[in-house]
Amino acid sequence: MARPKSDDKRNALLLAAEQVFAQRGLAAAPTSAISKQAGVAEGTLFTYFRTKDELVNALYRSIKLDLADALMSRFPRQGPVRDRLEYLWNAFVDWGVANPQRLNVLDQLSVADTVSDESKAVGYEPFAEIETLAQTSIKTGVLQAYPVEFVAASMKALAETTMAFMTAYPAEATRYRKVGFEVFWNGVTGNTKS
Amino acid sequence: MARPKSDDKRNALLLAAEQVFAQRGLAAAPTSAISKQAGVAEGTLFTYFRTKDELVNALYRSIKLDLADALMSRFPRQGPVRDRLEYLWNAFVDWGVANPQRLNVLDQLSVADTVSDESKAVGYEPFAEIETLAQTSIKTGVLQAYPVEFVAASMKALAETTMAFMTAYPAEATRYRKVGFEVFWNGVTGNTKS
Amino acid sequence: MARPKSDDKRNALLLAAEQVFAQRGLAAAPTSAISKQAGVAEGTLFTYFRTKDELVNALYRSIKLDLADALMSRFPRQGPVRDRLEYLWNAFVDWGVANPQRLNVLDQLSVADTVSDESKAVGYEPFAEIETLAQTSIKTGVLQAYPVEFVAASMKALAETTMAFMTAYPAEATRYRKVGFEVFWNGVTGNTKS
Amino acid sequence: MARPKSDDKRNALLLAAEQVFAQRGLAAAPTSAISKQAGVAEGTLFTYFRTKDELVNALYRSIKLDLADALMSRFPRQGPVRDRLEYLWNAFVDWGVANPQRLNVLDQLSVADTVSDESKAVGYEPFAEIETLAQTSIKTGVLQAYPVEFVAASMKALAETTMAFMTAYPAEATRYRKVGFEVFWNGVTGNTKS
DNA sequence: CATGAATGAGGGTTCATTCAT
DNA sequence: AATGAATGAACCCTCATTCAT
Repeated sequence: MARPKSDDKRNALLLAAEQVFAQRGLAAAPTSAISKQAGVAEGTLFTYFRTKDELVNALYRSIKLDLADALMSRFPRQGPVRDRLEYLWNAFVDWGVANPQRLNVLDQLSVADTVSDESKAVGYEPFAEIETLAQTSIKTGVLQAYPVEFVAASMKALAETTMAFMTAYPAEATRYRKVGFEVFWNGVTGNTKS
Repeated sequence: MARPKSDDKRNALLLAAEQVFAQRGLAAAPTSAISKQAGVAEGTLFTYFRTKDELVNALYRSIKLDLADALMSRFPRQGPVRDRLEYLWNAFVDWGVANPQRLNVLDQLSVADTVSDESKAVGYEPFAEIETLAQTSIKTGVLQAYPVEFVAASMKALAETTMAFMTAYPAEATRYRKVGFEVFWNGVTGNTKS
Repeated sequence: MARPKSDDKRNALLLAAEQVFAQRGLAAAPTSAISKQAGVAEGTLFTYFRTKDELVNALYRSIKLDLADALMSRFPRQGPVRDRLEYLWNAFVDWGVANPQRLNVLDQLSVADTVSDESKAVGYEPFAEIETLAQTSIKTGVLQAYPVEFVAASMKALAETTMAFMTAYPAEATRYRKVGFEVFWNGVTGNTKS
Repeated sequence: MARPKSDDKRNALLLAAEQVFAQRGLAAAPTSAISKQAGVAEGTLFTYFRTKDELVNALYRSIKLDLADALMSRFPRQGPVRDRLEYLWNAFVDWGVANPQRLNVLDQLSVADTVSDESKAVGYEPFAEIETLAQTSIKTGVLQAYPVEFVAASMKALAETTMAFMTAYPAEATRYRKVGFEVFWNGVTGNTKS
């Protein structure tokens, strides 16, 4: 069987990797520190992930999946585009604020060259539906005729900026969440109404 | 005096570091590869930079200075806010597209924990004027009453997104540059005119 | 458990260190030479001793323990003071002559600043009984009323001098052993009888 | 000309080496630290001493010469053996207490394998006269019929022990100096009179 | 499957020595 | 002669990975 015996251990290792990467930085994180944090022997890590790279890639996918779940599991399939986009925005931003460590690691991994293109593709997959939504919305004329990918990327970029501010100034978190979305919405609709 | 320390060699090392970091990632870049790329002996690197960390910080500052020069040296001190911001936008984005390697490394360094807070402060300094501009603009009501830092961060985030698209689709670079700025401008002004 | 840490290997490393230190001097002894001499990989040394310093200290303690054993394991708890001191003298001197390398390294380590005060304290412990003996002997008036520590130090100094001569002139070893003790005994008792 | 320009610099380097060796230990003393302490450039050291080893050997000889001067310059060529030996004893011991750093370095050098046999021979030369004295004394029956070298070595060993105690307990220095000599004299004469 | 000792290729850095200035 | 930058071989130690237990 391909799946090793204990999913618990695999998850423990992924979680440990996340913690260690967040604490010490992706670069300076030895596998020994990860296995220790996970409470398993050094060698055990390599029965769950053949190499450190594989672990890193698995973690990337896992975080992306988790984020996708946060965004999509309760995503409203009906209603005005603005509301649905704002739902996405809030879900994204709330996830990031609730999991600052995970967000931090995701940022590190997004720049790291150890994450393969394949992993990036796989990690993107669940977000395809969002793109579809945006595409539809544009076709109905609600959004400006900007390239869809560009709108999505802008949303992501602004959302991550927003998260950084929410984390830095927790007292103003709610305000930043709203303001951030306004900037995005105004930007891509060219509409003054908020 | 004996052989004086040569600026050429120092710059060669900084450039080499940039190249090696871009190629292999900040983490996996041995100093030996850097000195080799710079055409000096391994030990020579350490007469110019006491440690690898010091080299990394010097490179960060150097890139920031270069960027500041690109943005600020011809920056118009007069004229409509929109024009001046668009000037900044174009300068930034053009710099990034012209120096993708340098931008890439700057992104890596901005997340790296080896870059000290002091370096970040020093690197930020030349950009203070931009903040002043934004601040003034907000007071005069041209921009929405968003926190200045947030506007700056949003601009940066959207600009980097824009650069990625310009690099990916060079044929449409000019259009993306314009579109990106529109999104930013609409976003922070809430204005529909482009 | 996995492969347990082997005492054999630990001892092999200590012995190898002793040999390499004796041959090349404490200063110029690379850990690589030690592990090679011990027949293990370079990294293995560091699973038994976290640092080179730790190895040096362990070796110091080990030699001291060995010496203490040589002196004390058959030490006569009864009998005339002179006989008991002579026993100590002979045991010390015989040990040194039998283990010239070990003695040499001990001398090097005794001056080295890498040997911690703690190690020196631990290494001294087993010799405390000797001090007690001397103390008692002095109280009974057999030895002159010199400070105990001073008597002990003098004995050690003369013994090491003696060893050097025994090693240098093996044919006269027995005679030097006797003469050395006489000098010491006469010195601290001020007595002409031998 | 063989002799370099400045004897001052040569001496400064020797003194600097002594200080640095005393402070950091012979092993961990880079030539750069020595030249810095001497106030000359790194390369200058090598115009006065071709290699570090040569400097070490020169320092050894220099210290030995200094010590010999302290012992022999006012050494009484006449008088009872005991007085003359006591003069030597006091001169040696006073020198050591007055120059603890120099003594310390001498001890380090005496064990170091970088000091050549030739240097040791040269360093011993000025002390030959002492040997002659001892030799004569033995022939006249004042000293026991021990090998001369052995007596000399014993004297040295006891004197160094004494110095250690004088340095450790300065308040009792005078007493230790006297006691130490007694032990030595009694030892080698077998005489109870002090 | 789990364990952790064993491995050895690198990594950053030091340093004696050389040599251009 | 004096300087100190340049050199590159070592050095100590880390760490991903293997493998005996």
